[in-house]
Amino acid sequence: MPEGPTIVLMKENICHLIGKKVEKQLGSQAFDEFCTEGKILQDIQTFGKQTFLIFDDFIIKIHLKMFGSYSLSERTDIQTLRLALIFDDASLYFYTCEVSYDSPRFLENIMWKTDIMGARWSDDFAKYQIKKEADSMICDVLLNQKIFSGVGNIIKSEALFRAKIHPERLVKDLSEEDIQTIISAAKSFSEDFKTWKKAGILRKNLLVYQQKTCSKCSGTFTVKTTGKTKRKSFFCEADQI
DNA sequence: TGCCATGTTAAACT
DNA sequence: GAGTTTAACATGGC
Repeated sequence: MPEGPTIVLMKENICHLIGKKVEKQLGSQAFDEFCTEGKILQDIQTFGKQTFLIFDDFIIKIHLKMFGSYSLSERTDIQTLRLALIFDDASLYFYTCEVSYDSPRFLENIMWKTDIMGARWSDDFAKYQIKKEADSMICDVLLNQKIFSGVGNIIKSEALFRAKIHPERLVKDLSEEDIQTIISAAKSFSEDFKTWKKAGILRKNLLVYQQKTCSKCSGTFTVKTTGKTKRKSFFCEADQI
């Protein structure tokens, strides 16, 4: 159930497996083309909502999409195991996810500076890319993984509420300052998302997503399917202009 | 119980 | 061919 921060937390929870040798590879997506058996898991990297399990000769790409999950011990209640890597003294299971593989060269072509959770995130590059979407609604731009890799529907609504910007505002009608405010809000909320999710208190810190009333004006939030992405936006008509 | 959703892409349209 | 819309996937929480 993954937006970028959740994926980073997953990485932190499984990174102790780096350096270990895979003994057995299982699951419906465990193809022979990328047999990991006998190989060392060299590294784990994330980009937006994607996770890369890196081996010497290839990488395995995992995308949890809407319903994916993972665990470090086998969940027999789930019949949807896609990939399992069994180590000597540990195991890693991925369920209901998209699994593919690629050359390690794939990593060289990634725009790392668009990863909202990444160390190389660039406000300036985001600004540059947002401005190219002059006729788009800002709600769509926030969900554009080429611009805000890792931002999902929760971060979208929460960032816009904090920035006091209406989700249906067109990019061309936003000021330079508005754009910077949105970028900063998306970035800082994503960090908070991770902290709160880790502490198990994300839900109670949401100000607008799936909430009923506005804490600022006591008004009722609007829930509306917005933009070309047709995803729900939660927002306050009074406070978000 | 039924509905909805933290996502994305391929296929089917115009 | 480009651009847009729909279907599909599949689980868990409310």
